[in-house]
Amino acid sequence: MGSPIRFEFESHAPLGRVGVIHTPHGSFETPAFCCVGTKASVKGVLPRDLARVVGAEVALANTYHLFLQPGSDTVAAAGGLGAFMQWSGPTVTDSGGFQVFSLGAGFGKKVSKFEVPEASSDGAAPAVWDQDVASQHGRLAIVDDEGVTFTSHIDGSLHRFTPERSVEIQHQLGADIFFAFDECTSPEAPREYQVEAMRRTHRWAARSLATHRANLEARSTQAIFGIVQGGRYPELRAESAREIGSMGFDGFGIGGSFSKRDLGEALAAAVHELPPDKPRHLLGIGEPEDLFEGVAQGIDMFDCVLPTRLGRTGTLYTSSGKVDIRKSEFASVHQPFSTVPDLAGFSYAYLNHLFRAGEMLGPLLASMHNLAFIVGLMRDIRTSLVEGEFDMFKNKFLSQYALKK
RNA sequence: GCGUCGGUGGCGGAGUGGUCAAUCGCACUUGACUGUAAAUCAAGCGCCUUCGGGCUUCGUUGGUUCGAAUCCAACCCGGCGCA
Repeated sequence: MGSPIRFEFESHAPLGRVGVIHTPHGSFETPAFCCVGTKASVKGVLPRDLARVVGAEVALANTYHLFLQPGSDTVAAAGGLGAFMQWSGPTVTDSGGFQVFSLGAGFGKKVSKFEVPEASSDGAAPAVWDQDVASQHGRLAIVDDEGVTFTSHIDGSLHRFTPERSVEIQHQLGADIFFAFDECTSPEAPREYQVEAMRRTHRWAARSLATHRANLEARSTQAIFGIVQGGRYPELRAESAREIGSMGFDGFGIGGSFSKRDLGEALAAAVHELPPDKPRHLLGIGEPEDLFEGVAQGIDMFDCVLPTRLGRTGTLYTSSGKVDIRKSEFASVHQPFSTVPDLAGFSYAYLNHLFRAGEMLGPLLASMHNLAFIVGLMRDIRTSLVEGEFDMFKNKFLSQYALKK
């Protein structure tokens, strides 16, 4: 059976691969950065600016969020995600598996996808992962083998996702690429729970795939990616990749939590077991350093909320690191804050003013700049791969980027 | 001039005998953010600190009281009303 997307390799260097992915809504070059538009909106950025100013080629939205609001029926009636949000390029939807984590075990806590380097030694309560304990903390999602029961964070209404339901909803959303329903675990969860969640994710992957295969129409226009889990343990990552990799998915997502220090190791273990001819998407990553690491390990696609979230809250990516544009030191800097052609006329002083004055243009310009920075970095990384100068470019970029870190 | 109301930390504004270095908001400072519960959140914001606490503050001065930002008196300043 053919896949509705086609992955064409341009080169397959030892340190990273270069290609093009063709979808029913156009093509995009890999390695690629997918701009996140969770609720069918890349926060603060018009689709035409996303394409023209940012240079983005792919947008990613979320099943859980669109299911709750406005509802997948509405999106389907509009002609699918792309038509609804006026994005004519390729689209991707995440399955809602991440929300199982963020609204479940991670609810009300500060746990992220990454393990905290060293546990806080100030006697703070350990992050809660256990379901019973967590249920006392107001979490909104409970996992069982069949699926996930959750209450809407919007109105408290009760809902249930199963792999079958998630796929059906994603068929309605109609993205070119969508993900199987998985369970994203907290980095705080012990190994035994990582194993349990990983095996459950495998069972859910098989059910997601079966549901998708049963829908002939969707099969012809949408590609389904299976998700590899396994936390920060290389041996679990390998086991998960072997399992998921053998099921016949069109591509793969690598999800879950990592240890910042061992990201590369966990990725290597997973990638080694995945079919080399299919695309790999590293879910929810990342920072510039992480993009280099991911590419070096053979990742083809990334997505991350940071460019827009950081931009919206006043932090800018620059070639010498991240800077907080709200700081008073920028109030008198009348130099371009961005090298992006369409933004180069705006100064640091102006952006500083916009943020301090609470003008909405500030977050919008900063979001656009950050997306352009990351998408541009991705493009530069791709070029360096093509020219065989990845390591040189990486070292050059990171040595300068670390200056303000 | 008489009457009246009022003067609190950068600003606004609570408090009207002890639990007040003084609620809260704004401003300011710092920090966080990785498949977006987020145009959000956290911490700090008189001075000093060996983090136990210590010291000086609520227009000014004096007084009452064990104890005053809170009560009294005088004075200074401001709003309003009447002359």
